[in-house]
Amino acid sequence: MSSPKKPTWTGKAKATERDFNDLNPIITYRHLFAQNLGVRDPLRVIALCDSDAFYAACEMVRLEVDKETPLVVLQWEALIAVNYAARKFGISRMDKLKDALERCPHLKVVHVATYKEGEKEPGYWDNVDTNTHKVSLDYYRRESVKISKLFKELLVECEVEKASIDEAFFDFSKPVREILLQRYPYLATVPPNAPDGVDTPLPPPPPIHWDDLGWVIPINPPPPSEQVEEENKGQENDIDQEKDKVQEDVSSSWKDEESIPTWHDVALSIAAELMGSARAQVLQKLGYSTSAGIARNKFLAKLTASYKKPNSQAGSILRNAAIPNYLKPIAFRKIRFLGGKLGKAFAQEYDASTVTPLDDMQNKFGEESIWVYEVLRGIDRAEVKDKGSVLNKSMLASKNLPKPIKNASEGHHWIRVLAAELALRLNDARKESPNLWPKTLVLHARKGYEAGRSKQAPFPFTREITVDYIATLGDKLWKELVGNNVAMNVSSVQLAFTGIDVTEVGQQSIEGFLQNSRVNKRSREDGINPDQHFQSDNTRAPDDQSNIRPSYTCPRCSKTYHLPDATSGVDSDVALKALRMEHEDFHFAQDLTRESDQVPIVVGSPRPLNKNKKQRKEPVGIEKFFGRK
DNA sequence: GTGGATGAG
DNA sequence: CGCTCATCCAC
Repeated sequence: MSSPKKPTWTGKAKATERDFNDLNPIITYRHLFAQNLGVRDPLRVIALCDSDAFYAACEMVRLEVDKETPLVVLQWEALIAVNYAARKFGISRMDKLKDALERCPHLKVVHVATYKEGEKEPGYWDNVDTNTHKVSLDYYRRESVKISKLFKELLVECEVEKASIDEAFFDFSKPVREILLQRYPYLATVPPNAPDGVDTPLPPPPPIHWDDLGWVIPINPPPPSEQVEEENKGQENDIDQEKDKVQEDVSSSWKDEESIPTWHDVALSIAAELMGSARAQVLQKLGYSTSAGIARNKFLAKLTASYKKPNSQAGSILRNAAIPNYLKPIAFRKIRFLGGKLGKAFAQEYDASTVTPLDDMQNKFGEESIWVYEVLRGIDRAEVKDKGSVLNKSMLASKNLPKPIKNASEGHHWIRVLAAELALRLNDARKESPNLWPKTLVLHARKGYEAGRSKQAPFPFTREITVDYIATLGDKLWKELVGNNVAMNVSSVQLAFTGIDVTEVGQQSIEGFLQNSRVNKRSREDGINPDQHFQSDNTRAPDDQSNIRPSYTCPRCSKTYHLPDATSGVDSDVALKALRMEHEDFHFAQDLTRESDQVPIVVGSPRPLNKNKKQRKEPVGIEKFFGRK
């Protein structure tokens, strides 16, 4: 890799497209002033920030234990999270609880929250039983939301992409540019003597004070280190930390000579400041320590973040100049998306031949090779995109049954449990985006050791999503999938929403859901009455065949409603239920407007069954479905 | 729409 | 390593 070139006005080079791929691009005034260069921005700065041992950290916050207390999170018999205090005892996620306790007798052991019979909310119980309980990760999701909200508040100028429950990408390019221009005002105008005008390279950057900004990955790593990291797979221990200390000492002796700063380095350092102070606030306000990696793109930011953990003081920073040597010893499997089969295949191919032209790779691996080819050279064009309110396109609740189901009622039972969880979670998500709508409901079931099978059905929109509503549809799917076989032997059940998206208000009704519905002969302009999505009998033409179609008669207004004719592929019971719920919504809205015209119709607010009686609160959560076996 | 494959943690 | 969760794609 070429050594860093010092940008200078006297240089003959004029920046071209080609330079965008370079690790040491010539950065011109045009680059600096540009607003929408996106992934081609030579000043692009991306950070990945993730929480250290997130589930364990959540439990530490919840239980108010100090960070020195070794703690593990348990899911049945398996460790799913180990905090750093516990890792010092050599405990890892792979261990059995028994082994962990042998290594650390005073280990704090916390089982994840579970749904339990007779309780409406998930909770932390003394004795959990996989035969009767179901794991709930809700608390972690909520904490995760808290954290990402705070980050977004603190870093309003950034693009933020929540990548998983415990990590997010940040694109610092915009705020960094602004600070760059504030701090170095002379950059704001192209000097009159600049040879190529706005295409003139920027003047040499000032020296950078990296102190306290983070761990700056060395350009030339000390000879005998680094590869060691491969062998002890992610197992941080005292030896590792010693190793790091040594590295730090060694690096300081030659760091200065090696580092000829670039404006991108300045950009990195500014991002490190911003990221660092945001992380400090998250730690202070919410109690979560995080690790960050800062680099020129997502892939490298991710890789950099995992370089050195935990990382409470500062993040890790990967300068462009350090990329080649940093990448060299990194195992394929550590790269995102290459942790599995694909990575293995590539690794084999690379071992076989030292020279691997892109053409060859493409012959063997197709499209994917371009991404891999570039990524191995430190290039990643993936953008940081704000997924907004629709973080997930699907939502799944599942349960593995240690003792397989033998009769239909047990299946019914678990479906209602899973439905309850989905209802809770979707209604929760709707607090953020009221118009969230899962297009389909999918039921998976596995019999014995066979491969799992699934059935799915369209999921009609309702303003209020109830357990009953989901479970009714789930039961239908169960019948299709499992039937009533005596020896059903179902060992795993999963219920999922898929195709979750926000919908237009006009598309929300059951009417919008039903295809080819002819029932609405009148135009929609005839009023905003939400009760007119279906005609009742007294408005129906005499020649119709509504009497043979499924119908529903409202006990309050005595009107009878029918499903439209062409409801192919739609389960009539479910459609009818949707129809009924929507009609009830109508009454609910009427009641509200009658009581006060100030009260808005709030999604998820309880619907009084009878406004004159004392409100009988409908059981929330899964309470009513447990203990009804 | 169904079912399988893949991957993260 | 067992479990939970998520996405993508061939058919």
